[in-house]
This record gives sequence, structure tokens and C-alpha cells, in this order.
Amino acid sequence: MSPSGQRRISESTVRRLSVYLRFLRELTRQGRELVSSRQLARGCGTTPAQVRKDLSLFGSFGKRGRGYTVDELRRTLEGILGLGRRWRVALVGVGKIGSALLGYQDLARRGFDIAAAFDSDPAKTGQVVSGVRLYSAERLTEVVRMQHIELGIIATPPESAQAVADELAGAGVGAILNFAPVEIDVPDNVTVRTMDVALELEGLSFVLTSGDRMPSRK
Amino acid sequence: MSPSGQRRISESTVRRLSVYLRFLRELTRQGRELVSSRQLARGCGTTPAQVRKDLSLFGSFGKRGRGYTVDELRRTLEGILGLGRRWRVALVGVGKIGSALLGYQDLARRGFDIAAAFDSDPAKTGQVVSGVRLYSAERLTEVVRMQHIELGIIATPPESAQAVADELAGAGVGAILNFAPVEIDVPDNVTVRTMDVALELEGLSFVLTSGDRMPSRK
DNA sequence: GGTCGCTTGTGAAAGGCTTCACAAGGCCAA
DNA sequence: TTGGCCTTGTGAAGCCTTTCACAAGCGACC
Ligand SMILES: NC(=O)c1ccc[n+]([C@@H]2O[C@H](COP(=O)([O-])OP(=O)(O)OC[C@H]3O[C@@H](n4cnc5c(N)ncnc54)[C@H](O)[C@@H]3O)[C@@H](O)[C@H]2O)c1
Ligand SMILES: NC(=O)c1ccc[n+]([C@@H]2O[C@H](COP(=O)([O-])OP(=O)(O)OC[C@H]3O[C@@H](n4cnc5c(N)ncnc54)[C@H](O)[C@@H]3O)[C@@H](O)[C@H]2O)c1
Repeated sequence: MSPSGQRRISESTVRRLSVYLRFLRELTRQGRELVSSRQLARGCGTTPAQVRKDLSLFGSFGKRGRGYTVDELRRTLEGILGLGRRWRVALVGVGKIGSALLGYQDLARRGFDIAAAFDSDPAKTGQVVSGVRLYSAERLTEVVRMQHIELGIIATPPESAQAVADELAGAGVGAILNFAPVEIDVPDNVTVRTMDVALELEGLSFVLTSGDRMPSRK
Repeated sequence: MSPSGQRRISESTVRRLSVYLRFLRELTRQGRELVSSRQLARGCGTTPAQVRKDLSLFGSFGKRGRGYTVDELRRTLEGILGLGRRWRVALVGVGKIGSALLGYQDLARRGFDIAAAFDSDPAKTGQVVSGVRLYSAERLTEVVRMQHIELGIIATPPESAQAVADELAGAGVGAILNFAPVEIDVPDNVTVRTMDVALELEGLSFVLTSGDRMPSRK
């Protein structure tokens, strides 16, 4: 899929590719057949040149004078992002946010199956919620290994997050999405991304405060 | 707080400032008094030079040979980020994720009070959940104006997100945190940040796929 | 007071990302 | 076939961010 083996792709490019993909899926639903870099840019909050540059890092997918075939580009992006398969995900911590995620169908729609959930609260284990079995946290390593789970989501209180991350990493998980508002350390062969709601709000607070109702963003 | 009026501060800097702040609060809880740029960097996943450069955009807060005073730097960052006050937030959409957010105490702890929540489902309105009154979505503009709410959180299905954003913007909200996995358009005087869980997972999928599972260990 | 070890603040260099600008190519109508 | 119009793909330029490297400042101890 990527033409020249090892080009370093920036995180911002990858993020934009995901946004393009999200938009392309919407266009597919709408039955649109072709899309230009300009339209893509408009729908994704970026510029046409940026769209073309992002895509050109992986190959030539468009037709001059015409644009891109929605369906073809969608499949191409899925390939680039590694979405030509389904991913098995472990959810750790089935409290308020964990339960919401368990019932969140968009994850499965986009290729991520929560294969098992874990909680340290004995009252919760054993249940099946949204079709997912809830295991005791003690069985994490065992079940993750058995089910060849490659992604983990941490939805426990911050105090437990590091310990959970250690266990996920030890069990062979390659990447972790962390909802606990703390920085966590993992070995170099594991990737962590932290989503912190209040931190995002703080960013908005800064924008409103330093106040220059800025030229928006691109 | 910012020494020279209008320097443009990048989004990545602001994000790191929030991370530093989060870490400083933890150090405060631990009773630490001083912290160096190196320790800050270690705890926040960045480099000492980056920490110093970020802070230097706003002034000189440390003491050579010693480091930074935890408490002082914490308050300084709160000031820079506009957290020297509390923010009133409207939550729109009280479903699975909206309910989780209503019960999420970290928001209030970090300065963001959900002052009102809105849902289009008549069965939900009128209730008080986690101390927050649930209004009919029809009253959004009215209540947002009345209560001088400046921030909005969108937690409705993606189909409604744009309409809700329009209404929030029209009601005077200056910034929006959007949980619906769609790009939304707003006037230039409004800032939107979208949090898309599956999009983050896609980023992890890319990393695992393009897979130079790094040389890792030393 | 003087020396030593440590850390900040900051110009300058390096590196990376985005924007520009345009040649090349596709489509269509005449 | 030709001309007009449109869009891609891409080197190069421009801009921005990160990293480097070091003078200067601080505290401690002799
Ligand atoms: N509630 C929200 O809307 C929200 C939003 C974003 C992030 N978060 C973060 O997500 C995390 C969970 O928040 P919550 O509101 O769902 O809390 P919660 O208390 O409702 O749920 C936490 C769950 O984790 C379980 N748990 C605790 N330690 C565990 C361990 N070691 N292993 C397995 N399970 C364990 C608990 O039994 C509980 O069920 C927190 O870090 C919070 O900051 C919450
Ligand atoms: N469930 C999750 O874990 C999760 C996580 C991240 C993002 N999201 C996103 O958050 C949004 C909500 O997801 P959910 O799972 O909570 O769905 P949900 O169906 O449980 O809740 C949606 C709520 O929004 C209300 N609503 C619909 N239209 C409205 C309108 N115009 N005004 C006010 N309220 C309206 C509905 O009555 C319902 O209560 C979706 O966009 C989803 O993609 C969900």
C-alpha cells in the first residue's frame, strides 16, 4: 500500500487520513461517486493542497481533471490505516465511561470489536453487557493472551491506570487508548494515546481567554 | 500573564501546557515543592528543552540552579490557560456518553461546571441528574443565554450535531467540544474541537500496521 | 569569598509540515 | 482533432516547531 517502504508519516497526517475516511464513508452513504481534493478539504476542515500532499505520500489515487473515486479512495485509506481487518479490543474498567463504550456501536462499525471487558468489582464480573463478557480483572493477562487481543482501552480510575497499562503491555497488547487523565509509561513497543476530556476543555478555555477571536483554524 | 501581547501560541503548546498543569497538580498532592524542566518532561512525555521553550513563550517562572516552584508554576499555568475562574458548560444529548459526562467529577474539579443539560427526548426532560437540570432541547437558546453559558458539549447522534452546533453558536457559546464523529461547521468566532474515539483507535491501528514494531528495548 | 554543580532562558540551527505554483493529464464539446 | 476547463501530483519555498548548545544565575559548601 505504501510505495516506498519506510517513509515517516506524521501523526497529523494519519489523523487527517482518518478524517478523510470518515467523510468518504458519509459520501458513500450519500451515493456520491467522485470527490475532488477541494471538496474533501471543505468537508474535513483542511486545504486541497494538504489533501493531495497527504495522499501523495502513499501513491497516486486520483484522476486529473476528475478527482477521486469515492469508493476506491475509501478502500485505499482503509488499507493504509490497517482497517482491512477487524481489531480485537479489551476494555478495562466498566464504570460510567466503560459502560458507554460497551454500548457504543460506532466502534464495531469502524472495525473495532470489544472482545472482552474487565473490572475489579466482583459485583460486575460474570455479566454479559452489550454482548460482551465481563471478566474479573485478575484474568486480564490470561484472557487477552487467549483471545489474541491487540488493543486495550483503559477506563479505570487514574490511580489504577498505570498498573492496568503494565498488565496490558505484559499481555502483549500493542496499543492502548487511555481515558484516565494521567500520563502513563509503557515499553517502547507499545503505543499509548490518552483522551482527556477536561484537557480539551482547557484548550478551549485558552482560546476563549487569550481571546483574539482568531482566524478560526484550518 | 503573557508578556508580549500577541504572540501566536500553537495548539500543541497549549496542549502541553495542560499536560504540565495536570502533572503539577499531582505533584501538589504529593507535597512536592520544586520541579525541574527535566522532571516535568519525564512526567509529561516530552523533553526538557521543550518544557522550557513552552514556558518561555509566556515569561520566566523558574530559578536557575533550582527549577520551578510547583505551586507557583501551577497557578501561573492556570492563569495562562484561563482557569483562574470557573466555566459554565451546556451539555446537549444525555444518552450513554452524556450521562457518563454528567457524572464525571473531574470536570468540576478542573473548573468546568455543567450548568444545564438538554435532550430532545421528552421522557428525560425535567429530571435532575447528578445535580444538573435536564431541559428540553427546545429551550437551549433561552437557557444558554439566561445562564451565560460559554462552552457547549455535543453528545447527540451525529445527524443532530450540526443543528445543535448552529444553535449553540447562535446562543452565544464561544467554543464547543464535539463527541459526534462528524466534522461540524461553525462561524469563525466559535472554536470546535472534536473527540472521536474510533478515530483515535484508527491512529493506533495505523501504528500497529505500518508496524515497525520498533527495535524497542535499549 | 570562591569554586562547583546544577538548571534556566534563549538565540541559532535543524528539522518538519504546509502552502505555493505549475506542468501534466483527463474530459467534453464542437 | 483542437481548445477550454478542470484537477491531480509534486518540487520548491515558506513557515513553524523542535532541538541544540551555552552563557548566566543560583545555592551549597569549603
Ligand atoms: N465518566 C466520564 O464521563 C469520563 C469521561 C472521560 C474519562 N473518564 C475517565 O475514565 C475513568 C473511569 O471513569 P468513570 O467515570 O467511568 O469511573 P467509574 O468509577 O464509574 O468506573 C471505574 C470502573 O473501573 C473499575 N476499576 C477500578 N480499578 C480497576 C482495576 N484495577 N482493574 C479493572 N477495573 C477497575 C471500577 O470497579 C469501576 O467499575 C477515569 O479515569 C475517568 O477519569 C471518565
Ligand atoms: N457511547 C459512547 O461511548 C460514545 C463515545 C464517544 C462518542 N459518542 C458519540 O456521542 C454521541 C451520543 O452517543 P450515545 O452513545 O450517548 O448515544 P445515545 O443514543 O445513547 O444518546 C443520544 C442522546 O441524544 C439525544 N438527542 C438526539 N437528538 C438530539 C437533539 N437534537 N438535541 C438534544 N438531544 C438530542 C437523544 O434523545 C439521546 O438521549 C454520538 O454522536 C456518538 O457517536 C458516544
